[in-house]
Amino acid sequence: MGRAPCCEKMGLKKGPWSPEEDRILTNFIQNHGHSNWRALPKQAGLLRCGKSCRLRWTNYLRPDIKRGNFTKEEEDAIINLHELLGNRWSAIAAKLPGRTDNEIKNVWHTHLKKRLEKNIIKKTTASKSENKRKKQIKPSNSSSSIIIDIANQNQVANYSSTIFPSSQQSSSCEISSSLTDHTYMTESEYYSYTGEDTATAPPPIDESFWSEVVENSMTNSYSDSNSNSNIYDSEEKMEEFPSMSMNMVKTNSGKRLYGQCVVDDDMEFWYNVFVKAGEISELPEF
DNA sequence: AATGACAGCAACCGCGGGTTC
DNA sequence: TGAACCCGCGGTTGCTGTCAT
Repeated sequence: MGRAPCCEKMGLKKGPWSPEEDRILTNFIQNHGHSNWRALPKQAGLLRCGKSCRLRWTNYLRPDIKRGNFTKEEEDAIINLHELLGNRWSAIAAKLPGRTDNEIKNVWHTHLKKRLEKNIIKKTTASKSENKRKKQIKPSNSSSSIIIDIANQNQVANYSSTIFPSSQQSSSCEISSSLTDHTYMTESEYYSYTGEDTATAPPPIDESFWSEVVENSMTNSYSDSNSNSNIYDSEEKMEEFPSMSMNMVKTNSGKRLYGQCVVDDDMEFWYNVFVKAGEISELPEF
């Protein structure tokens, strides 16, 4: 079926709105509402198409629109929501009172995307240099796949959602910043480090143990919003950042852990994250 | 002072989903 | 049932202001 043009091309004004047009549109909507955008410009006496009127109203003239620069909190929220929702600007805008989808989209493209890209480059560089350092201390004959976080084994309990971080937290997508804070050792290196003899020391811990610990910690600690851990959402990104994949563990339930990153295969996981975080009372449908 | 590059933002465009008839 | 219509969304464009040369 052919689509009717959104407006008659002839005789309708385009481009920036004049103050007089703004005044007419505002007055009309305040007096009559906007039940029918298509008919509105004709009724209001505007030489604009309905679409243009709707856009002008929703993005600029609406009285509840918040003007001015975005706060740090708002920017963080956008980043985190974008991580979850992708380019669903209207859904993101719905979580930020007074901000429009168009405004958020613009801010994303002009500020936040660049900021994240910078952070990614910074963190990738940091990870690479750290990996280089680790390679130098790692025995060449080590073949164990066990990864032990000796810097802070309790740290695994601090996995948390970055979706709604505290206002002090820097922007997300700081790819596994914890990589620089932890030393991962092989089984033999661990015994060497602790001074324990492999003969007297407790038997090596099964790989699944760590997976389960981390997995349980994940499900128990999403409400903790002070961690710098990160959640990555695709294996392509892991290919993009190979330094992260060295710490990958696949859990029994199919969750993939990258250092302190966790990736899940289904949306139920994300739903649980937000429900447990208690930050979103309702989620948009996917 | 002139001008080119770049950033920011308002507005446009096309598409798809939902509703009505 | 499907055509016609309307609305909202997301990608893109282009104008304007600012900064660097």
